[in-house]
Amino acid sequence: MRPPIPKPSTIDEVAALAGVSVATVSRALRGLPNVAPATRERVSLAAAELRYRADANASALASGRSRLVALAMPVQHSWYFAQIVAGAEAAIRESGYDLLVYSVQSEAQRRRFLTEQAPFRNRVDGLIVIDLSLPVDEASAVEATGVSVVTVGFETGRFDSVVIDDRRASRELVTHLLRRGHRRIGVIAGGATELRFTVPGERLAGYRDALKGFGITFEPELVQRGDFTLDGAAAATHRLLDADRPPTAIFAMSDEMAYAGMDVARTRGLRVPEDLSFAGFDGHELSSMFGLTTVHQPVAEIGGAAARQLIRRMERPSSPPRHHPIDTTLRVRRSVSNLT
Amino acid sequence: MRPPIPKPSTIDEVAALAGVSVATVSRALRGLPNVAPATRERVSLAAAELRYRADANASALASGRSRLVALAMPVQHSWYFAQIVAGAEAAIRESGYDLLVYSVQSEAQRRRFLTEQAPFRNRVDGLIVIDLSLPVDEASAVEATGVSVVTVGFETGRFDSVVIDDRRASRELVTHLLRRGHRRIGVIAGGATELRFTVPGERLAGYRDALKGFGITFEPELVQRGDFTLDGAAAATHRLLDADRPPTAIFAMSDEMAYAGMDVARTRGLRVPEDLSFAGFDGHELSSMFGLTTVHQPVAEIGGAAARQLIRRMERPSSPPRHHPIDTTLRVRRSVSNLT
DNA sequence: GTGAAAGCGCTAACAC
DNA sequence: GTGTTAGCGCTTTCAC
Repeated sequence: MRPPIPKPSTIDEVAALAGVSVATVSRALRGLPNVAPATRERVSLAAAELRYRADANASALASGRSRLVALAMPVQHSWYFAQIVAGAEAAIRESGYDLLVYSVQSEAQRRRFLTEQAPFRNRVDGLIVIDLSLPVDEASAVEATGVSVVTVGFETGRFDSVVIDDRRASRELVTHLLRRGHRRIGVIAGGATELRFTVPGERLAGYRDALKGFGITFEPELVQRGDFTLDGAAAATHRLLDADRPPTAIFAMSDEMAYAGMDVARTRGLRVPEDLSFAGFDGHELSSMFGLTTVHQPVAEIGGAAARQLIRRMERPSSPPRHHPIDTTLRVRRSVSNLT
Repeated sequence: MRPPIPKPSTIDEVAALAGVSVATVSRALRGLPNVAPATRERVSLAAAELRYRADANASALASGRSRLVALAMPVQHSWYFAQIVAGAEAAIRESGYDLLVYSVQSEAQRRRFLTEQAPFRNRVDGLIVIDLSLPVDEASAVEATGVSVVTVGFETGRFDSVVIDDRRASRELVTHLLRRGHRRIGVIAGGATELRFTVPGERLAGYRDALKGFGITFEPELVQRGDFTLDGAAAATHRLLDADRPPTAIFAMSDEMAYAGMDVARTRGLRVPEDLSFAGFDGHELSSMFGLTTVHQPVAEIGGAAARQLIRRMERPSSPPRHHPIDTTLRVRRSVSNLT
């Protein structure tokens, strides 16, 4: 039925054609030293003629290195993760590695993924973990697999990391709202089942820092979970607005949640920002259209930085962990009114 | 510095501990027949005790199957691709495969990826190709690698495919605009460098079909390329509106491009839909917020269907190609005015 | 600078 | 139902 599939040529065939040993072929093709230029040339020619490419599995088995890297993140089809993946992929590819993606849905699944199961073990050379939180025992389990690790969005102390300062960025954003005269500021936060563990906590801490700076008491009922979903955020907004003393401004922990909140405001006949102000977090590409004031983070760059750090780490595994902070910027737009 | 990395245990150790041969361990653990229940149990216990997991590379080398699947798509951080990946990943994972992602930036890169380089060759068992177009010679090259292939968004005739009917959906959408009295309908299309090869063509064909149905002459200047980017779409919208006889409605080939167009309209002081109507294509999750009339396609499901088809294909490689059509639905919202 | 040969850890005949 | 063994295709000492 199908045309015959030509069996890919092997290193032996290349060796035979070039008139050298397989060892020399291996060296020559990988650019190792101790190969005479003329020999190298001859080998390259032979390889090209046979359309030879080293079998990834065989070379992984023999060398112990697979040239494969994995990316683990919460199952989240959000813009944020898509950007990170895109940024990481480009950098990974550039270094000749291939990229495996894993998404994790729940605490239990994360645990299995990182400990018992560890599907990446014996399969990849490196792992980028995004926003998953990593309890000490799980971190140890991962460390024991011997794969190089870079975390994004949180730090463990033992692995390299790429992070923004969520707390500070969030404090600055909320301070901006306070300066504009807002005193009751609602929050659309993460959620109980949230895997993005440290991020919501940090952003909430920043919110409280800002309140404290203005001598305002923290009111728990002003914080509602939105679970980083549109529906969750919409529901949270309703709860916020149905309260006895609704907020005049709402800080959503992601831009997409802010969009959902703004949409709810509109359906309830509230004008943004005249009747209700909104601020987000991420710097989503659509936020300028929504006129949304937000904290902009260079997401693709974060992914790229993580990938590059991972590659460095795989090359020299034992050096102290490096933490790579990434700057964010406050983007002021029209979604926040000035009450002063 | 780092704690010692315990060398992962091998099949020999499990065999020794269970008091059987490695062959039996291999069979027992993979659930093959011809293993006595008691033996199987003993092996499982031994494996658990040693925290044994078969080395992926070794088993791939020995069996010729890597349990790895790759996904190739245009470099596009758009919502559409993120959804497809998410949908595919879930289905892939469920079947015990791991997922590799490749993104391709240009025609030249696609060619290299699919032919000379073929980094997936000797590495994966299956490949999902999304919206890349596949000239005959490239298709042959891919076929020659022996990996199973499923295409999404276009058909080749020789591989399995999962597609929506872009042409029909587009025709229906444009017909909807025509029924509402619009006669000059602008199009924000793909672009010259576009890798999403067949899709824009099909959607344009649908547009022309619809015009023909109403006896309207096609005017090339009403079609402007937006390249599936926000900036490209914004520029296209300006061109459309700067024309001598600007359209009363604009059909964007993706929802995100429609958003950009609507934003331009707003900045130019045009109200949507009173002064200018918009329609999109995709069914982006934010489109309800924009009140955008669009063609909704179940994107995650498309990814899932592709993954499941690929798995079937890998299990029985030679059977005629299957084409899996996916239905779309017209979602009418407030972005289109009624001129009748 | 190059080659011979011993694995890497597993699967798949084949024999019993 | 289970064991023996020959590879899978490469990398990597170690000689020369």
